[in-house]
Amino acid sequence: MGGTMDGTRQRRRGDTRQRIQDVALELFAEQGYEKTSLREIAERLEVTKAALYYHFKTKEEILVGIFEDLTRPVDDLVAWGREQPHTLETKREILRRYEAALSAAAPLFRFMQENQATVRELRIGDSFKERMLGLRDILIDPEADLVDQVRCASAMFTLHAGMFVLRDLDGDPGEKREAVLEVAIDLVTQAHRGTGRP
Amino acid sequence: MGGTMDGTRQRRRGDTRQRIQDVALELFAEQGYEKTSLREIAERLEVTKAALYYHFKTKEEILVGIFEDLTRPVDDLVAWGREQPHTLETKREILRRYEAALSAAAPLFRFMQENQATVRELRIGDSFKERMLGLRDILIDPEADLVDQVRCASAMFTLHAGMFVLRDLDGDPGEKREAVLEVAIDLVTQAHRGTGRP
Amino acid sequence: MGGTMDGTRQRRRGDTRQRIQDVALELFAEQGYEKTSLREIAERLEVTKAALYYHFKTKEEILVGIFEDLTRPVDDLVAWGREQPHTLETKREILRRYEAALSAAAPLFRFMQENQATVRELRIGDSFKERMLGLRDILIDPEADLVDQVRCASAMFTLHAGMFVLRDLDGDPGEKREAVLEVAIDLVTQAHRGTGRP
Amino acid sequence: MGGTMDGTRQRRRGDTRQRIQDVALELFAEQGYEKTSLREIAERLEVTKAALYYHFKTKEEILVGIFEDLTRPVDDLVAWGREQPHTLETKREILRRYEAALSAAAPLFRFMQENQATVRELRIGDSFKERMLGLRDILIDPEADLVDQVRCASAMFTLHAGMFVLRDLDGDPGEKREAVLEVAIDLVTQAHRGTGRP
DNA sequence: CATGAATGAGGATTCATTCAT
DNA sequence: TATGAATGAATCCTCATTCAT
Repeated sequence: MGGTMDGTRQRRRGDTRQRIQDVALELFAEQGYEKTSLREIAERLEVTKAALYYHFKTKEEILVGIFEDLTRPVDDLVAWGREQPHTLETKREILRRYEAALSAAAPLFRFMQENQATVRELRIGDSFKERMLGLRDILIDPEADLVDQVRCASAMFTLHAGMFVLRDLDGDPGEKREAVLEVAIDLVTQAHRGTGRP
Repeated sequence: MGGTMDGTRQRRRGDTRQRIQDVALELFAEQGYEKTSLREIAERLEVTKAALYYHFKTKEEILVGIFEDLTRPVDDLVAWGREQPHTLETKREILRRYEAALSAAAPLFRFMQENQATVRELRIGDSFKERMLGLRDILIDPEADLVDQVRCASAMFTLHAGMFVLRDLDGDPGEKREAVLEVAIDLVTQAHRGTGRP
Repeated sequence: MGGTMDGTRQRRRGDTRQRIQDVALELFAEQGYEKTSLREIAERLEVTKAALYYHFKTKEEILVGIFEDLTRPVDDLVAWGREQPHTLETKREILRRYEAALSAAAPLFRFMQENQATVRELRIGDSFKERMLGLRDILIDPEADLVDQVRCASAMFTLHAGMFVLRDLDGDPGEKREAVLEVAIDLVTQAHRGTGRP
Repeated sequence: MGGTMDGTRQRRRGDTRQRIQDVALELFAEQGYEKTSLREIAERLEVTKAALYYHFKTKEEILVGIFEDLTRPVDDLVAWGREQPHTLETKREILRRYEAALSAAAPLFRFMQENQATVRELRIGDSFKERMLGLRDILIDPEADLVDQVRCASAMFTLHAGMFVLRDLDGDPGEKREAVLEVAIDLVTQAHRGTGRP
């Protein structure tokens, strides 16, 4: 049952908590939150279900842990954004950084996107919505033309969906990312035309 | 326990199947597919779980039924689109009609969007993906610039997400729909600039 | 697995709910509430655990059901007592009837006595306490001498404990019941001496 | 996290065993034995569950420890009683001393009373029953009238139940204790009338 | 058309206990 | 003296599904 003296066991010491989160995220992203059972997670880690409970109080807490660890960059981004002037360049920079954050934690964000109904009921649902609204408030100017507001929202959707839906489009991943970002930036830029702002 | 002679019961005769689908969709959209139990559906209809099984072979079949009933328009749209020349005007028309189809069956599409992980594992997952790819093939020109391909994809995301995410933006629903459609059409139009096509 | 054509199975139809309560009470009284698992109850009935849940929403509800069925007489007794004048004869009659009620549902009351800590946390705890206080208010005169108040309380304890603790004293059960009742009545009678009341 | 140099931690050294027992008894009495988990005890003491196992071999042993420490007086009482002549005065003295013992270890006896079903299955169940029978043999004369035997038993019930049930009766605790004792002694005294004994 | 009764599989969670350090 | 990490067995409960009536 699992390596004995070859280091496998050794290295497992102390990092079990992390390993649980890794495996859990993998399975959550693959099959969805509800369809992933703690039994499955435990089996893949070659530990017992009870071991999971040593590290996390509930199934939900496992997800919360992952979420908190991985979304800090977005948190910081929102905080940073709030303090910047709402110029076009700020918005572009927001999109660039946001794209980077999404890419860095792609599995989590894929999970969030594909399990919205579930996430909404969970503790993280609110935190997440708040972040989204934070970004929205920075990107969208409430006094702009409605169509331009939609353009900015659309820039976000593009980033979100682009990450995952474009996987089955062929082409170099790096190039695709760049293309997605370009379209998003373009949308925000167009939204700024006509306003007399910088 | 349900009216007797006042018509409530009467009208219920024969349309139970439909009523099941209505309630099911309502709950699926509200709470997600997995978190909605047959018990819940049955209770809300004031029938027994067994009654559901008289009308549908499995829980999944309930969803399949809803899906088939409500996505025929999209099916037809794809079929129609395939026979049209891939001109810009065709694409615009596709977007217009697609937007209309989404609006007409908003709860279902909201459900599909928020339960992607679940839907993927279900029988309807494939049908749905096929339709999506059908639309994509019409909207996206594989020989176009990558950025322009993304623009077309983005037009679809905008339609999808715009439907639901914009609900908490204030403004007249009709106007919002129009704005969303305009942005989508705009994206497709931009994607056509530069190509020497009509 | 249980008789097939000999009537055992037949008779089981329809009375499963009652059979669950019977077996449950038996086990609750024997081993305590917490130490009795639903698995055990189900096994003894040769049904599945899930069958129990068809008839009762929770483990606690099984007990609630038993309790409600079996304590109605005490309920009625309290109601009756409240409308009587607080004379000595009323009190004697209360004790007589209470003793009868306890005997009629001996296993339940034994259970209640031996699982007070558990019962207190359960939904029935309050109902039960209320009944007890109801009886107390009838039996105990708050203006009487403290010692006489204790005498009346003691009459109740005697009835309660007498039922069960005296099981291992030898002698005819009927005679023992009578003796217990006599002591209880005696206590109440003594408590009345000295008061100028009837 | 627990004082460091202020004496709190200091004083804790060495008396952990006692502190475990104190907290355990508190919780056992409050919630019952089964519903009190070692986790809970450990948490309240700000130690780990494993620490409990350093001091006690099992959960049951914690209770055994408490029991042995606190019931020695009753033990002694029984031993003393056995060597006395079975006179009325002896019985009165037994009741007086027993009442004192119960009061001194009220939480434990409250626990025993409210968790009879549990205690019966535990190792201490037998020891306890033995003590009770010891007292009974001293108080009850097997050749006496059945009613008088019940009177003596009732004296014990009164002491037991009086301790706890009378808590919500108002009045000075000291006076209540005296009243309870008086009733108990009275019962035993009455049981002696008619016998030609001293 | 629909129900009442039941099942089998599986869910998350909790517990007392162990043991190397 | 204690802890950190883990286990195995059990818990209550829920679910989709079945079938005789």
